[in-house]
Amino acid sequence: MNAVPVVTRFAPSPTGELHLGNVRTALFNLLLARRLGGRYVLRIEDTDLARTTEAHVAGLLGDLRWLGLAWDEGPEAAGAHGPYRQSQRGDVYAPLLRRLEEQDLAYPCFCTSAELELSRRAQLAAGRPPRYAGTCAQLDATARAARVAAGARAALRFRIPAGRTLQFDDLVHGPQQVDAALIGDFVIRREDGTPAFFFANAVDDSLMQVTHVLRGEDHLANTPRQLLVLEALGLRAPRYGHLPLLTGTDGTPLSKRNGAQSVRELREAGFGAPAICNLLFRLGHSCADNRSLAIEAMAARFDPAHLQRASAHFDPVQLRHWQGLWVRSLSPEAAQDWLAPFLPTDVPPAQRAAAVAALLPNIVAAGEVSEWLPVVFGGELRFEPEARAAVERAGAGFFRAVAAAVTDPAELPALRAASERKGAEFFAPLRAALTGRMHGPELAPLLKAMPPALVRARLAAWAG
RNA sequence: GCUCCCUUCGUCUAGAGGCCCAGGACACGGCCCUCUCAAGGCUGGAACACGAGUUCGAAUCUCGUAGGGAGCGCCA
Repeated sequence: MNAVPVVTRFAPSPTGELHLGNVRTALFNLLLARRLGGRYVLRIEDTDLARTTEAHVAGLLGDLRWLGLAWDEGPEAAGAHGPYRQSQRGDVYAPLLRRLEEQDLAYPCFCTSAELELSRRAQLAAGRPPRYAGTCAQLDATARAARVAAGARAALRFRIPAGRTLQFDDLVHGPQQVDAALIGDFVIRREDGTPAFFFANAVDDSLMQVTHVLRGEDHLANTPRQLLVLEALGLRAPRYGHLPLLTGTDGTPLSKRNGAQSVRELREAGFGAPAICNLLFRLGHSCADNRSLAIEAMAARFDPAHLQRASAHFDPVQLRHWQGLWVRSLSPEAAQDWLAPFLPTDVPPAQRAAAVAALLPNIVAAGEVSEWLPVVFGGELRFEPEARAAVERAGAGFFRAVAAAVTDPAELPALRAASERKGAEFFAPLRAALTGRMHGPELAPLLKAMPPALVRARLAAWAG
């Protein structure tokens, strides 16, 4: 029935580090493409020359790849509709802009930002929407020529047609209707010649054959502008779906203040890409399956009908949950790779493996291993008061008896039996002496990971 | 100010007129398991923003109120 192949896209602006809100948008577009058997395009919207940096572009691509959200078409994966960076698409935009101007569907605007700001303030003060006043809308050719001759530079403004009502069917919000009279003429080419968002974004989607766009709800009210631009150019518009915004735990937009971290920060803290994606998959989208899912499994369960309309709180506690599921699913080898950056480098492989095996069940974020490093590899133990008390209660005799044989964890049960102590009475002081704490990983694997000399020294310290 | 969007347990959500005195997950409490913690199993408390209407019947439809958010940029 629908012969047009599905194409979705993610079109970030490389003006900062990748944040969770953007990641979710990318994820959903990728999932939608996979679900519908289509392609997923990445386009870099770097028209804001001042704020775009190459470091941000590189970071963006790296973060997306690390997350497992690779694109079918885009930078470093060229397809038929490139280039995929708006800064390189000037030749694509120029004729379209010229056409709009020639047909008087757009006009040069000589207003300065100071004038515009003044006008905006005046309208706001008068209790009216701050729209472009139309100062340059009726300038004739002579007047324009005079301004240009006088050295004035112009932006290009799109002329809103009179008496239009725009209708579109939003993928998540359903039918929408907007009176075009409510929209002011807007800039489609800046004074410096770069294309503005409403224009470039809409045009590129169409030119790149994008059929479905999932994007932030902040774009909902502006969608009619893009529809108008595409209509004027005779280009086909994609279907838009506006995702509810992601907020922090306090309900305000995600920011450093409410615990939002960039992808880079999360990665460096040892969070896994699957944990991040699984959480995001359920923020604004419902899924009956509570297991940690791979991208393909998410795609199979992704359904635009299950998209939420209300904004969602990002909760670090829930991130920990998905992280825990992921960590527990790790193979021994994968766990070692994951923890490697957080472990000392000068440790024999066998001991490393033993340490990871012992600590893994008690670790959620990778950074948490650091507090166990002194325990396992040697170093000053910080005794909890309770642990000290437990050790002292057990007495020197206990440690003398136990010191001889503990190097072989397999003998722990026999030793315990010989000590004629109940489980807790035997293990608690042992654990306390070895780790300085009352809680932690199981003792047998812990002992396997600790150098025998370290074990002996820690027990001997209490043997009198 | 104007326009638009939104509103189910603390949080993420199920729910598209009777299946719901509202189900699941996270978090929290209890119990079990267990050398402790974690994990796991069982279990408990916890929500339809408010008010009118429509209907035999409303979390679900309509209107209004309140609250939250977004847009109105030569940012994207």
